[in-house]
Amino acid sequence: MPLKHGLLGLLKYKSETGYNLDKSFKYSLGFFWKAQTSQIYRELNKMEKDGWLDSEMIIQVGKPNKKQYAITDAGQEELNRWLHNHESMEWITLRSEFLMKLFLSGDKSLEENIEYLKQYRDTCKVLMKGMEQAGAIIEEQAVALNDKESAFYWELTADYGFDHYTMCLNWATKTIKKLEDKINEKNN
Amino acid sequence: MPLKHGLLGLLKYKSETGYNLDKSFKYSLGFFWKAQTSQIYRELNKMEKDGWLDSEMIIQVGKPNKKQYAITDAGQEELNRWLHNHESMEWITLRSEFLMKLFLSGDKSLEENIEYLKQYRDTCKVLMKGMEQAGAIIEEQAVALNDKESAFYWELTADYGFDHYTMCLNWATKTIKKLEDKINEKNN
DNA sequence: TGGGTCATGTAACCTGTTACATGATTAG
DNA sequence: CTAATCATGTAACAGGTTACATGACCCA
Repeated sequence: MPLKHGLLGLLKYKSETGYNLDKSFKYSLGFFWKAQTSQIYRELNKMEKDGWLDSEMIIQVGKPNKKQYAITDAGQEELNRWLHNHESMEWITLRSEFLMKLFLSGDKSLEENIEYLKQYRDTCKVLMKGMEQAGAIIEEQAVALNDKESAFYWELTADYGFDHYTMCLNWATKTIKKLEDKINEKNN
Repeated sequence: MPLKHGLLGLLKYKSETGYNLDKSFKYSLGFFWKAQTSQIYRELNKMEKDGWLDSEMIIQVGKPNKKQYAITDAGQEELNRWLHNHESMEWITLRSEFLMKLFLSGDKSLEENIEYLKQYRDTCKVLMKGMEQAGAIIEEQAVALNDKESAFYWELTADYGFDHYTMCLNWATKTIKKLEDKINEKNN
């Protein structure tokens, strides 16, 4: 259950409200694990019931009250257990509706498939550019939280993201060429 | 709901039983979408209720009876709708427990993280080798089903798989070097 | 006066995972 | 005799998605 452990990981740095956790999550772990706001609230609830978190109500004036979560000893233990024990399935990451559709696209026209791949390629380009800028954001955070050691690992994951989208872009480019060649063959 | 559409896609080639669909799925679409056997049976049930499939009981002697599914016109329509309409989220494929763990590994020793990355690297190597052989299997299937046009797209997805695992392998190799350099720096 | 931010969620539904159950046939 | 293959699932639970609800404050 990686979402829970991701939240534990964030709470280890600093106690936080669900609202803020949701935002931090989206700008950090969210790059390789998506979660809805409502799901985060639900998981926090469950984790408190299971004794991984404590919460404290903070009364505010002029603003809605907020509920701040802190990690407990049991939560720390659980986080460490997860960090140090690896299960066989966590490596396998390929899960793609895009590839599934392409696999089943033999009946579509070459032109339509080229269009599809071009959309994919453009999306990859945007995501790759985003990853290029991740380095600067990580630097900022490293200074703000004064944790250079962690930031080193954040950068490694950002590198992965960059390499990933670069690979996708290259694959898409060469694949589009293959389809275009097929059209040319037909016309000659 | 890509699993349903994947099953529709397989049933378009040939009517099949849940048992056989489960096996075909695991050797084709399963490379980029995992599904449990029990889930496949459940989805087939739902799809029949929704009118996307018809089923026929085939009585056998000496073997359990089997239930053969065939795609209906409504199912065909739904498959085409899915194939031709693209939604923004289907591109974003990155979802990785491995990266999440690495992101949160700042408190672990360099040695332990190197060990973790080496395990990852070795897994990637195995999966990459598997993708190299996919070409031959696809060729076989293309002949068996006499559908060269579809096989072309199957190969494109296998190429993606190969490129993906190659990229992961390269990233892991360079990342392990980075960590090893860090250890050497400390010792000097 | 309308939209954004702050801050919380609930309810319903869909999808994915795990564990279990049955029972015959066939190959080693 | 044992394990694999054939062939079907159910039940319970966990995790993910979508839609909806509330209400004040601040800025343009």
